[in-house]
Amino acid sequence: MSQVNRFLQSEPAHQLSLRKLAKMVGYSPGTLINLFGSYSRLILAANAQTLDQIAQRLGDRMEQDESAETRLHRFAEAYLAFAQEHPHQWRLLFEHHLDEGEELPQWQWSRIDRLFDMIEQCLYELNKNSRAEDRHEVSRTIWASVHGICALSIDDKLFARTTVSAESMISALLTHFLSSWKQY
Amino acid sequence: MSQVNRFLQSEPAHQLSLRKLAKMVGYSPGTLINLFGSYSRLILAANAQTLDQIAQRLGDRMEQDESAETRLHRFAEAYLAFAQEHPHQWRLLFEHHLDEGEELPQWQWSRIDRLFDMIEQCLYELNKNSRAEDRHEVSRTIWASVHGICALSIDDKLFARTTVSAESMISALLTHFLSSWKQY
DNA sequence: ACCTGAACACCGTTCAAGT
DNA sequence: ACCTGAACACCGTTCAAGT
Repeated sequence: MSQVNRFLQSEPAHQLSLRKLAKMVGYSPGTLINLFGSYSRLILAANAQTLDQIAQRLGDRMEQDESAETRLHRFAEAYLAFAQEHPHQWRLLFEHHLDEGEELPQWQWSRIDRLFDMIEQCLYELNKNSRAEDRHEVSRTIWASVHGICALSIDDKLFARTTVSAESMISALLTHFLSSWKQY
Repeated sequence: MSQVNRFLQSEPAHQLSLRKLAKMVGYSPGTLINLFGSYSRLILAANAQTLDQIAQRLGDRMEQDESAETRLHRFAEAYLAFAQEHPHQWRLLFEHHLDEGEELPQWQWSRIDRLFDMIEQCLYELNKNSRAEDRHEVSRTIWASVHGICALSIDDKLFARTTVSAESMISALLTHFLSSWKQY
């Protein structure tokens, strides 16, 4: 449902509702539930689109023939830029928890895997002696860290006395972490 | 409202409602709004308690006469442990966004400042040549990174093929980052 | 001053009934 | 097969009325 993300360009996620969406699309609320199964799965479909948008932006930054380390920096910068440009849309991607029994669709998994593969490839170039399992874990560590900085930054929950820029925090994080990690 | 956090020990935040709370406390819904101003500010009061709980746990880990670096590790471990033990309560602390005009109460700010001061003190011991503004930014960078790992870990959104432990991710993050940062 | 309870304008979901 | 619309069981908030 692209209407979801269109809505989130101007309004926060907690203003979103099935009934507003139904009105926007010209359907009755019940029909949307028939089509998607539940409101939660409708949101999941919107989040799949968001993931595609992010993946495309990150993919764009990976083509240049730059060093592995600056490619990781570009990666994180692109991730932050998306979060800053579409905060409501980006937040929904992580605030939405699937109900108890539900599983992430497999095609969604493979899409995410492809993103981590790009990070792990950079890590390999940085340290060819590293073990694959290490790169697997380190890619998650780096991404979760960058994610945390993005999340708290756009929510303005860094509690800084002076305004600190998320860009420089991410840059410092990557520089220091990698400078130690790449030599074992 | 301590009843909020009691509720969150067993039930997720999206099951929480003003009306359920009112029933639990034996008040009418309207009365709770009269007392707190709005449902949002009632949540804010509960989050203040959560912050106190976290602050106390972190404070406990800071008394021992260990090295600055291991104190930072203990700090992060305690933060993670709280998130794992009280996931719903911990999530509410960050998923709750105050409405447009509202500001964080000043006493809440000062409490958070005290926590960051402890981190900045460790950073000072690690690198006495560092500038205070650097330590200010680095403390936020470290905390946001650790936070990101905790958040994605308890939401099971690390997308790891094998189960990776948040403990080891945080440990690796701190070790590598600090080993580079402490020598400028 | 403190609290209630009905009313208001919303929710997501279900389901008999229409085409 | 696809969709509606009323009904259901909820929301947070307001406010006249009670003590």
